[in-house]
Amino acid sequence: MPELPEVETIRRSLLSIIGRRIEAVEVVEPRLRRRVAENFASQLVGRLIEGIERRGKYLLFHLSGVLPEEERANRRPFAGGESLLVHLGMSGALLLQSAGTPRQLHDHVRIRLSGDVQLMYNDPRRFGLLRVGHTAEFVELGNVGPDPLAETFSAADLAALVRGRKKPVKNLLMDQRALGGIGNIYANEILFRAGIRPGRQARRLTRAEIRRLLGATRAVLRSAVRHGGSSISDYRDGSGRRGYFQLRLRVYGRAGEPCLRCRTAIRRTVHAGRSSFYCPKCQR
DNA sequence: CGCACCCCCTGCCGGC
DNA sequence: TGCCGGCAGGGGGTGC
Repeated sequence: MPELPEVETIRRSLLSIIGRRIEAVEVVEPRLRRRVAENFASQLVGRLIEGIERRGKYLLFHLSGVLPEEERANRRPFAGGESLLVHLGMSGALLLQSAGTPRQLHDHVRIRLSGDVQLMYNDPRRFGLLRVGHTAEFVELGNVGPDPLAETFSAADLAALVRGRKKPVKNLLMDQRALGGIGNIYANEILFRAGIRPGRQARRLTRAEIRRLLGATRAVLRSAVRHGGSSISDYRDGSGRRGYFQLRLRVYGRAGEPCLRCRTAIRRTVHAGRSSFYCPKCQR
């Protein structure tokens, strides 16, 4: 479910919990993609949430240290600190609720916060991940490449990623080590907007196509964030709100339907085991 | 390196 | 109505 725009929307919807203290943690179902650690709750209780950061499809909830007040005042937040790392997998949701909201099906972890609210982790398929540790030491984050929305990410950077890569450009877009945050929906939409077929060898892209690809990546992701992400089936942000970008999808899930630009039937193929959708006329 | 293929898990949809 | 196969936004592992 959640790609960069959805994760970013969730991050923004949870900013009100910054400054709150973690009062209690209840792990109902520890069997996620990785089993939730035995000491998960004890690592969290008593600490403050100092900030929420997104890296690719991961969320980091930066935690205050468990230090005496005067030492804490001298420490820069985020610098070498610890955090709660969350990945939502295919079906995960983080819901901000009033404290004591009754548990629903697939509510696996409840984090009760000061101010009578709670953060509920719900995940039907249980492909998500929750762990606490030193921010700099999460192995998962070592696989997350640069954020395509970062101002510092340039056409030259994209050209460097493309260089020498024989794999289809769609696989490159979805490779989290190359770029952080793009999944199957947005890879398809970006390539449609750029007019490039998903199966094109990355190294065969011309300079003009690379510029178009970067422009399309930014435009599609920004627009999706602006519309609160895509609610294909059950995605919700932290307040339970749906996104609306699914109404603006041009090719994803539209196999056999007419291209919105030229009416040619949209084709479906498979790259790296995931469905690709493209217009054979508009994309070359 | 690239990729085909498997796994993890539940839900939903279409066909029969 | 019910059962079954296929598919789904994720990542990770293996073997070629």
